[in-house]
Amino acid sequence: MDLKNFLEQGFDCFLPNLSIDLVIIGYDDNALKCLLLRIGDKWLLPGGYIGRDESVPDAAVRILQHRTGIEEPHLKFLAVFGDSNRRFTDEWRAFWEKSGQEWKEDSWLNTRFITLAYYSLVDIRNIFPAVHDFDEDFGWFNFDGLPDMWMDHKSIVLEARNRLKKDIKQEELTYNLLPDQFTMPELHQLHETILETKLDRSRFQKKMLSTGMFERLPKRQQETPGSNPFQYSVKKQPEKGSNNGNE
Amino acid sequence: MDLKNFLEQGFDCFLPNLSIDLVIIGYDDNALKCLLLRIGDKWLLPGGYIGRDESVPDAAVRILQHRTGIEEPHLKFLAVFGDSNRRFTDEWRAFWEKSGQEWKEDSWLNTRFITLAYYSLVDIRNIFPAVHDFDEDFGWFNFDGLPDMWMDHKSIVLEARNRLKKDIKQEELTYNLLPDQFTMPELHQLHETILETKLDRSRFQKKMLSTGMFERLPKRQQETPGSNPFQYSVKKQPEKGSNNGNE
DNA sequence: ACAAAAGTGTTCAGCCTACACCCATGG
DNA sequence: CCATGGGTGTAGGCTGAACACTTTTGT
Repeated sequence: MDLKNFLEQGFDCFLPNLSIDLVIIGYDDNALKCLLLRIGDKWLLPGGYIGRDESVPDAAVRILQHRTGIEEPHLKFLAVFGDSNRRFTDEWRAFWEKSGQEWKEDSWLNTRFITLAYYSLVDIRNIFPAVHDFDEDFGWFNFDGLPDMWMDHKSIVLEARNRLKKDIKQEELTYNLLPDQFTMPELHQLHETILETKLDRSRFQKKMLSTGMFERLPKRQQETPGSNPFQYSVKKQPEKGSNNGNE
Repeated sequence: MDLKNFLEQGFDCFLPNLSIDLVIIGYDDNALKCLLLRIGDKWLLPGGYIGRDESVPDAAVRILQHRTGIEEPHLKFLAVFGDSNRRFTDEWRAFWEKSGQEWKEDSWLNTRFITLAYYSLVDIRNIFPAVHDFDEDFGWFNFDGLPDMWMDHKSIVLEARNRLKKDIKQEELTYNLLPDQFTMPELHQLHETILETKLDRSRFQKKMLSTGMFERLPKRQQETPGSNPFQYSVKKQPEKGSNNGNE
């Protein structure tokens, strides 16, 4: 969809005053990263709108797939952000004028938006974001090095960061951040990174293996000195009726 | 607001396609109860819409206070319900025709609605719902004896029931269901009801007291044989910055 | 041979569990 | 004085924490 169409027809296609924003989290170089887009000189979350005949989870999945291309996305509801004066007037006007298009103050874009925020854990090495639609750039950012962002988007990101720390203690979902095959030391390092704390190696390994969700594979060939670690993959378990993250 | 005004001016006052529904949960007679309203011959959740200049949490609190009158409401976000065909055409038409008003098929009410569901725990003995606006009746229902309800409202209620069971294991919030002063046996019974299981009396009491959140008060005067239980109240703790349940 | 990395075992403390016991009170 | 109900103590088992030990492999 080009800019002109988007501005003119968006109101007919999408539910008004509502948006979806995604906090897409990856893991690389021993750090958690968040995928952001740049429009103008500030950054924002990948997001979109809800088709008038589209369910909310469907819209979230569509937006995520559009950005990342992955087929079986992990997606979980994060929170509603609904401040009464939540609108992007300045940001949109600057962008529109810079792109040489006519900006209309009475556009559907220039209204208050309540956003439904989701977060998603992805294997950063297996997705290849690209510049789409309006965004001029994309990038993976460390959570402690976030750039200037639109409106409250930074607080959405930080909310997701906190949520991840909470969720990891109860649910097994961190493997979404790793490739299909990974080693226990890698999983261990990931948990330490998420929780921002040291975890006992021995206990961690026993705990993980005792869940029975991991399958041991042949050892990895590696070059570093020391023992070769086993590889593991997540056991395929019977579908438990995914709710597309609308939890 | 009377019916005519509501139908004619609702679109101007409220954000379109969005509603808020509240699962208001109380506890009485050793059972959890849910507050429902009747419109027509089916029941629905107390709910409302979001003012165009009102934040989402503010709207939720306003609706809750309007229904229950309590000043310091406990309120927690539950989930988004956003099916693509979620509209109340039949229910509204039936109600409008029955009430002798003209029903307009192109009304803002006759569109798809995404609802933001919250749940609230209340002291059932201290709130006095009344018939408001359109509802013809209200009632407290056991979760295993829910009546016929509008659309997906029953699934919202059941989602809240599950959520409560999950939350109670981590957070201390059940005292919202009890009067200001309560005994340990009462709190114990409440937890057994919520979790639908037996809990060891001794361990429960020690666990509760070890949290340090309860203050022991003089014993209650009672008529039944046996020892008089102590009364407890929740210690007033310094405000931790309430987020109005938008979590 | 040694250092580094991975995997496993051992011990101790703390918590959960189940039950037993004591105390208070009304009939 | 006994039945009933509330409050507390105690022995056993399980789990988590900290650390030690063994194995593997590159240098």
